[in-house]
Amino acid sequence: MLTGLPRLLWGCLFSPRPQCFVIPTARRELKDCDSMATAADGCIQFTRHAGDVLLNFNRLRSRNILTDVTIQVDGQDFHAHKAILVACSGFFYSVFMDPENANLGTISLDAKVDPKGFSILLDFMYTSCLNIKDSLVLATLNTAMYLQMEHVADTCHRFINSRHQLLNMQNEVQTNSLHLAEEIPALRPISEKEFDFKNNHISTSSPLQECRGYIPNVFRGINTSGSYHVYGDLHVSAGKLEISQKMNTLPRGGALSQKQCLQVPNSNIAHSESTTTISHPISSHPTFPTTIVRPEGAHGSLQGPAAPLEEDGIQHPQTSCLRLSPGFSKGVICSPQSPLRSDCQPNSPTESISSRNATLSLKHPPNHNKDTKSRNWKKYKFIVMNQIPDENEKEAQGGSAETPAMSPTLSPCRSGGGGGLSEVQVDEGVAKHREDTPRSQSVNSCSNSTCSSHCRCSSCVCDSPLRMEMGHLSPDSYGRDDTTRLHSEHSSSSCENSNYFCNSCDSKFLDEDSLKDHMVQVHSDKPYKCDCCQAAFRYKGNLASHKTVHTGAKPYHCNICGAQFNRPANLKTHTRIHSGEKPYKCETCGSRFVQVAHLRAHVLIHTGEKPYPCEVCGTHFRHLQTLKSHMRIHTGEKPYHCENCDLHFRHKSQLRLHLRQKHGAVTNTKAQYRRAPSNIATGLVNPC
DNA sequence: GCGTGCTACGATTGGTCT
DNA sequence: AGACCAATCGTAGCACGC
Repeated sequence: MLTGLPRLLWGCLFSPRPQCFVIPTARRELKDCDSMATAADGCIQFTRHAGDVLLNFNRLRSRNILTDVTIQVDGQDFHAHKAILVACSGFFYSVFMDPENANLGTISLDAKVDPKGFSILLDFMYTSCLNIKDSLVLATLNTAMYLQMEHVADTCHRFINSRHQLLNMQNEVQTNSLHLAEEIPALRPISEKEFDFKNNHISTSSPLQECRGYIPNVFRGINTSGSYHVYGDLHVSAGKLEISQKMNTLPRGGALSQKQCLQVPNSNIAHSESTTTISHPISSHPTFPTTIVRPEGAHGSLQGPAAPLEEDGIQHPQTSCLRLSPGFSKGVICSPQSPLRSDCQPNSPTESISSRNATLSLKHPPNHNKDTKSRNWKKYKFIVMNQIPDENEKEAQGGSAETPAMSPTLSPCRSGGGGGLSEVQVDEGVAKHREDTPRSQSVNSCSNSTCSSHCRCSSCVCDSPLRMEMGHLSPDSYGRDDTTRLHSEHSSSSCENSNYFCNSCDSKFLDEDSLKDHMVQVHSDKPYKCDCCQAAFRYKGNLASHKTVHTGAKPYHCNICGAQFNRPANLKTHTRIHSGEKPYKCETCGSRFVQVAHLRAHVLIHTGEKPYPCEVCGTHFRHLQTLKSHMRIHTGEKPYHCENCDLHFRHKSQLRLHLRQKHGAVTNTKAQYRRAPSNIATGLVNPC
């Protein structure tokens, strides 16, 4: 409750703007001049509340009010609110969430952290606007990596790619190249060899890819087998260091060598009397330490200049944006994934991959089955956590160049595709050049050396379905129909009915299916085929395992319940039912599970993710089975039939309930199943 | 070549909410 | 009653180490 002077001061300070709100029951959206509200059941939604809160925080910061921590960077003091830092940075999250550091008033970052880069990021935290400057973009990038703000790092990387591609394109058209190069000194030194034209990134040292090399794709909240997986290795190659030095835009040599980042001492926290040095989870190497100055008497330092702010020190965080330095026609562009998935919006602290990683690296030694499981988690994250990545996100992830290959306008070989250029508004002249460039020209300019399985037709180039057959693309990575259509159109016009070619033996085929059959039969990398079902396997052992399923042999028996299994691994999993062993623990709620897949499904509850959308009505579901069941609403299917009263039900649980309530049926329970699954499976009476 | 672990997926079940 | 949620269990493809 604010009364009197404090209330007046509050009003003077914040000048709250009128909010729009929504009354869900009325199902009517009210909007003011610049905001849009969406209805949310059960609440009145103030659409600008979040932005205004951040604005107010920024005003507080500009006046040094209620700031509770001072970050010292190369002699400069930056005052901030821990809550903001924690909410935006995995690094600060890891620091302040440690109870030992909760009361820290001053943190001194390593001297190699560029204060200008930090200032930019601090401003971003408070404004949602990232002020990228050519001369500071690498400093910003490295600082973002240091602070574990990978979304910002990605954005910086795209910015770099965009600028470099802009430069290249301008060189191609030989217009204004010198002028642009002068404006982009940071990019000029990159040679063409260093730049991957296919993916439009710096091939040898892409910051994004390097970042993704170290960014742990651990699914938060998961603790498998009681062990932690630490991926705190900053992976900035020596090549990038070299480039950075060439660019001369990393004045403090913030880039890290690959060797420096891999091994972290077991003891990541070393306490001294007055200072605590915490090995940064990313930059855990001697040259990039973080020194935390523990409070000595006074809590925090309030002297020193506040971080520079625009106009009254305030920049309203209403929209996530990039503020670009000269060289782009538009000073402010929307973040590539704005507004639905802004690059400038971090994960929540608890969701932050890097913060999670940071916490782990602070507390646990790093060597825990790192490679294998990290790959697995990455794979999982890609599949589950990014079920429907938007195009921008796909492109931003480097390998995305595969996807647009199926579209004439999105070919990775096109000039201007695949990288950041398509995501930002570039100079009109350059854009026009891109538009005017004939597709054939841009396609044929493909210099992708990895595209070895091109269709022999020169016009197909990267768009050949052969790429899929040879493993360049999986069928799931793009629309197969589009591919077929594209090639068919092309074939009719340019290939003189040449149909489909086998890149290995020059055989010709009339259609894609024939070619596929040929590839599987003749050139398959899975030479071991099942005699019964023609299933192909790469390894002979897997074929043998497969054959045990058509034989039906289940030689592995559970000693407790008699259940039979076809392989020992499955029996081992089964025995956990009896032993009660549940090695996979949810770190959020403590629930434990027998299989890690169960844990993954469970964790979705905490993340709120519902990766299975209904294509008909758009409803999202957390479990595939739920989606399938839901689809029956649209199909009208009611497959479960009560033979007693001729009623049909859409869900089996409904039928079971009906049978119990109306017909007195007794169904097996989980408890019974736990005692004797084999008996239930065979219909025998449970001896228990 | 074999054994093993990891993983995705399907099926099932009981429960809750509207 | 209908719809959905979450947990549980089994199956089998895949990849890798020995």
